[in-house]
Parts: sequence; C-alpha cells; structure tokens
Amino acid sequence: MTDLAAVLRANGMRLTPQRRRVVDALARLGHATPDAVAAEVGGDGGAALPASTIYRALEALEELGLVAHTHLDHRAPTFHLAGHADHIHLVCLGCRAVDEVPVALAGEFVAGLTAARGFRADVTHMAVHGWCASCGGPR
Amino acid sequence: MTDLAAVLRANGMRLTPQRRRVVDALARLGHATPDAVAAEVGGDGGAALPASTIYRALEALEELGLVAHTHLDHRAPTFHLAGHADHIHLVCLGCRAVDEVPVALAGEFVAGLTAARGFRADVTHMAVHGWCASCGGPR
DNA sequence: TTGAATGCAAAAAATTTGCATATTG
DNA sequence: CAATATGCAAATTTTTTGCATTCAA
Repeated sequence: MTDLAAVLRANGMRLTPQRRRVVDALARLGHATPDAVAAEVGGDGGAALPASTIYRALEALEELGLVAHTHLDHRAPTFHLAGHADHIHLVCLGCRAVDEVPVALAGEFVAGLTAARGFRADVTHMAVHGWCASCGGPR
Repeated sequence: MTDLAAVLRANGMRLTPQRRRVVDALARLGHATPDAVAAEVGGDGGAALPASTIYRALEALEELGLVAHTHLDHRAPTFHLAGHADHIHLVCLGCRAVDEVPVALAGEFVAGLTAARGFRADVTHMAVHGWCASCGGPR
C-alpha cells in the first residue's frame, strides 16, 4: 500500500487517486484488459476514468514492475498486479479456454534461459498456447 | 506447395493467388505483422492487397495450423509459417530487443505441461518476456 | 511551488464487416 | 455451376496525443 507510494515516489512519480483505483480494480479482477479495468473502476460507484488515464496508469505501473501484462487472446492485452502473477496461463487454441498452472513448472526452463543467455525470464508474463486435453489439435 | 492447396481443399477452402502471396511473403520475412505482410506483398511489384484480404488470409491459414502468431510486443501480433517456427522468442522488457533460442530448451517444460494437464503446448507460438543480460530489470 | 498527472477531445492505428462481383474447383 | 474469396468502402475498436488545468509532494 504505502509501499506503492514509496516505489512511485522513488522514481519521481506520484500516487494519485486514479492510479490507486486502477490498482484496486486489478486487485479485485485478478487480470483484466484495459477496457475491463475501466469498467471495474467506473462500476464501484466512482466516476469513470477516461481511457487515456487508464492506459497511462497501466503503462506507468508496468514500467516500475508493479503491473504486468500477457496476451491471452488475439486482441487486447491482459494486465495483472505483479503480486497476482503466481501462475502461467495455458491458452487453448481450440476452445479458447484458459487454464493456469504454477510457475514452478517452468523452473528448469527459466534456469536454462538464464544459463544460456543471461536472460532473466519473468514467467508471470507468460501465456503458453496449445491444445487442451479435450481439443483435438490443428485439423 | 501443392501440399498447401491440398490442406486447404481438404477443408473446403481454396488456394487463391492472394493466399499464395501471403504465404510467400511470410516465407521471405520469417515473421511479420499483418502490416508488414501487406507491405511485402505489395513490394514485389504486384499490386497491394487490401488489408481485409491479408487479415482473412492469415486467419484462414492459422485455422488450419499452417501459420501461427505470437505477441512480441504490446501491439500488433507477429505471424510466421508453421515451418519457420523453430525457435522461442525472448523479448526484453528493458530494451525491447528480441532474441531467439531453440525450442529444445523448453522440452522439459512442455513435457511437464502434458503430464500435469494433458496440455499439448505449441512452444513455437511462445514469447517469453523478461530482462536481457544487458538490462537491469525493474527498478 | 512546480513538475507530474488528469481530462477531454480529436487523431491514429488496427481490425472487422457488408455486399456485390469475381474465381476456384 | 455453386460455394468460396476478393475488393472496396465504411464502421468499429483500441490506443495514443496535444494541451490547458489540477494536484500531489
């Protein structure tokens, strides 16, 4: 909480009520598109925020690593709080279902990337596409 | 080649010169956004194709598993031929650089997903975000 | 006080859709 | 021939930008 303000301030940024509302919305939703965030923010009785504010807030928060995003589907990016990111998304190309698995499953993979390229993967941003148990695969 | 036509026909679809040009463009580019495909298709001296045709061609080809896409950056999806997908993309959140590593690195990870959920991951569609060796990471 | 953020409105992008017409198989 | 695709133009959707004004620190 106050930590939020601290991180922002440490980077010459400010904790505005709008940004707080965006963070709260993400906390409630788990993960959501900018559009969904806008709807949630406006839904709590408060006045809706203009799209530009939502986008700029998400961008600012992401820059500091407080928020991250993945692409679960074709269009719209899906944002979530860094703290909420405790799972990897499995997106079925057949039925579009989204499943989640613990990040631990990718442990070796991540370690391998670091070893091979010095790349520190943020698996919490990851969406893996493929075919779920019920779907046939490309036909 | 003829295989392309065969797969399309087997699904009640047709191999039109436009679709062939889109496939050729992807083959030349490796991977590209719909916009880049349009530019490449138009660049070879041939007439440019309307955006809708490009989108519809990519959609049709993707449905059959002949083409796939990833999200290397925030916006635009990046398409590539199924055959070209022999690597995983590492996208640096710091400098936006895109590196590639062999899919083999994810072997165990993929196997784990299948074991845990019966999910057959198509790693060729995967983009892993994180921080490259030269970039500091979230600050 | 003072630079960072917001609101608004307008501009850009990026996709999608309707439909008459042209084409493939 | 008959059903699938294309071309075009218009409509959507999504995201970005400019700027005067407000507000957090």
